[in-house]
Amino acid sequence: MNDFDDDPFESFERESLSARAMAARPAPYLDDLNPAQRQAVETLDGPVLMLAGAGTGKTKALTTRIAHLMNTGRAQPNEILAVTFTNKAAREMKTRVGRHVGGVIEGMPWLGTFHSLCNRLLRRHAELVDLKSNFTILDMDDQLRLLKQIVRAHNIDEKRWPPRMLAGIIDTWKNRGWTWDKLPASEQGAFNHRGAELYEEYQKRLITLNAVDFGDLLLHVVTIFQTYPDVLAKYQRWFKYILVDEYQDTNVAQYLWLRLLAQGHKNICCVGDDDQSIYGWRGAEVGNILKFEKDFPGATVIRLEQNYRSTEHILAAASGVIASNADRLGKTLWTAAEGGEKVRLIGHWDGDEEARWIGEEIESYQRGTRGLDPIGLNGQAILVRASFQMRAFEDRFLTLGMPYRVIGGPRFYERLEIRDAMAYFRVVISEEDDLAFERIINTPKRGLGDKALATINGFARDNGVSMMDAARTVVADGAIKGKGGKNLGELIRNLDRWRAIMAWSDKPGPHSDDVIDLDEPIVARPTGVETPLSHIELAQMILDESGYTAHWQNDKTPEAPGRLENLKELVRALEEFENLQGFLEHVALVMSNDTEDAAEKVTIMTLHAAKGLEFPVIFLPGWEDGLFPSQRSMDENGLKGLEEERRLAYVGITRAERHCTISFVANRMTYGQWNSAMPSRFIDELPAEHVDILTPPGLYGGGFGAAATASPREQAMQGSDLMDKAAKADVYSSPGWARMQRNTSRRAVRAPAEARNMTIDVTATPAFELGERVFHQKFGYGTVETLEGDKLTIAFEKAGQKKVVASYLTTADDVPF
DNA sequence: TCTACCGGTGTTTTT
DNA sequence: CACCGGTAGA
Repeated sequence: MNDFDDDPFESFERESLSARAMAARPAPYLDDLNPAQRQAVETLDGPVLMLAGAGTGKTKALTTRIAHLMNTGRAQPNEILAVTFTNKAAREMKTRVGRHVGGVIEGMPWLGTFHSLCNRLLRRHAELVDLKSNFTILDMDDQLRLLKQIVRAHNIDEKRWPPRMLAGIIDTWKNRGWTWDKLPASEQGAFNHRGAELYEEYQKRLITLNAVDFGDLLLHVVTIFQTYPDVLAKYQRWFKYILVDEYQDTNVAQYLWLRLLAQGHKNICCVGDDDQSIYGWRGAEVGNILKFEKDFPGATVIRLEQNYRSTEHILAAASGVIASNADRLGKTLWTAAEGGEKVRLIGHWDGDEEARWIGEEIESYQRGTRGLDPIGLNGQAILVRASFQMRAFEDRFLTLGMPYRVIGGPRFYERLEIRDAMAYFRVVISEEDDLAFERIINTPKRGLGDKALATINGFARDNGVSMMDAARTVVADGAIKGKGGKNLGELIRNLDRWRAIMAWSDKPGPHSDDVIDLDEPIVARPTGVETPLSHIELAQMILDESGYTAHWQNDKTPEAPGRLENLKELVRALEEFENLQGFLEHVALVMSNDTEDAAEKVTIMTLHAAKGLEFPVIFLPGWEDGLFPSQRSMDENGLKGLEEERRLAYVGITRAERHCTISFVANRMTYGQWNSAMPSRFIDELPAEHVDILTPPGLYGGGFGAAATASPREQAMQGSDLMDKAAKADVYSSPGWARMQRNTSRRAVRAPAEARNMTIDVTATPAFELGERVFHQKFGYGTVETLEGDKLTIAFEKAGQKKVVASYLTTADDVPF
């Protein structure tokens, strides 16, 4: 079939000499480890489950283990399969292994994400699932476009049954390892009973397009392993040791993949933390880690419990929160570090004030006030639940002139112009890529509209050829007349020419590989080119001659210059790759967002993106019920969803080394509307003895959420029983605490006239009445419609019906002006 | 064929 | 509020 099958171990035999030489080396790195870590490194044979809490030196154990495998001569770098969840983690692991081994060994070819590893495997065995090795990886945009076409073709009402939903369903199926022909009967009802049928059609369409989506990368490889035992057996032998990072985040398909590969020797080491499983919505199965010992009998379970990252207060606060979760494997994290600052908690009036306050805090950490060492902006991060929260911070920081970086925002390659440019590359690489062809056929405008497209599509479908092929014929037949026809003819000639130039110039072929080279066909020199073009020159040629560059040059909109700049950036980015194909793969598989720049900047990112990172200073804004925990998560997944949110809170707090500040807001703008919010229920779960409640400063005599001065009750509360509701309510003055009274009291709490500026005495104020006319700072006048504890539904005269917390209401005649 | 408006819609999280 | 898709008119 290919040289891999003939002699898969050639490179291994050659290198094992050096390995034997290295086996004699001492292992000083072992002395740096604590006993648990050391056990994790030295237990090389058989299944191992490393339960590694946050900040317990998991990566250190993992990388040392890899180094140890090599150093003891157990395996060559290319015989170790190491899977990470993100590209960033893969990169870091490579670097750190290299540090241990001292650069003697070249990079590990089989260290990467599930998706990048499967990509390589699938390129090699593509033909086994009826693909060609230069298949395209569709991103979500393409995927959706394709599904939309299919849904439309079936005359399904897109409003009732959005393609987006189908995409989600298919994704779930793939995560569970279900190919269309093995879809369980229980799923037949999905998507109005059409799901299964559409899934099949979608997959068949992908094959004809010579394309895969993200889920396919894994699923196809699993299928290959299951269908071709000989192929599987070779990889089982090839990969002597398997390591898996973030095992709690694996889905069923990934689990199957791993189990198939590990079945031979069972040398599999999985590292994870059930408390940090935050990707359930994406198909991750915490169950995988929970049943590891059952899947791999005789497994050694090692717990890393000493935390080296955070102060005791931060650790205790995080532990307090996560303790509310059931179904944990259970770890007891501890730290040798004593003292430090408590977790700080503060409430604000609205998101803008929250952003303003955090901005000031960041500056003060930067300066080193409060007797603290200065902490630079690189050491500070803001972790949000949802990306729309970032905006308030960006706005604020822009006015402050404070440098910041956003991780996980819109990605470079998702931009319109980048996707257009890449679509050109895709068509040049693969004529079958109808999706890309469709995208570029009238970009820039060539006078080809729906009618022309329908003609081409019709011909393609009738004759079973690609759209490009169809277009070629249709133009030759003169079926598309006028300017459009002429332009289309030119486009096709260009595409063919570029493709010929690439075939001739691109000696390394479509995909280079560390282990196996693909045979390359010999190509004749196309006319009109004297010397081979680099892929960079070719890309430039494509963009220029297609008229795409000119298109933006002629564009008068303010974005145009930026887009041209991005195109230049795109061409520049090509330099790091051998060819266009390699570049496209990179773009599809790699978060291109993690630009490493050294400048001092505050980091703004989502909690999800923050997993695995650490900062001296962490801000956790937006702890409001409905936002965090997210309403949707709770609605869709009930208690499971809530627990995942709680783990997210745990992940957030445990990112902090020295300072952690949690905040919430009384009013948040959502959907362009102000809504009053209640503090997150997770705030109730913070152990009071590890929390400092802050009073917002400012001209208003202290804002929402705190007593201006420490009252006796506040002080009493500091050391008091957490369940002392009245005391808590007094100190926090917050609806969140008051919420707990909901079940005990049917009376709503009445707030003082200036809710924003005053401390509320929960116990002393009488309730509102149904039908009472009230005033709200933000929403204006309204009438009480329902009462539920401290929560009231108010029909506002201007703002409409809203649920509001009593503390923000006054009787209409109390209005302070 | 294209562009300009309108109305409905939706917001976690991402390899 | 912001984006999208659909529609009407040039």
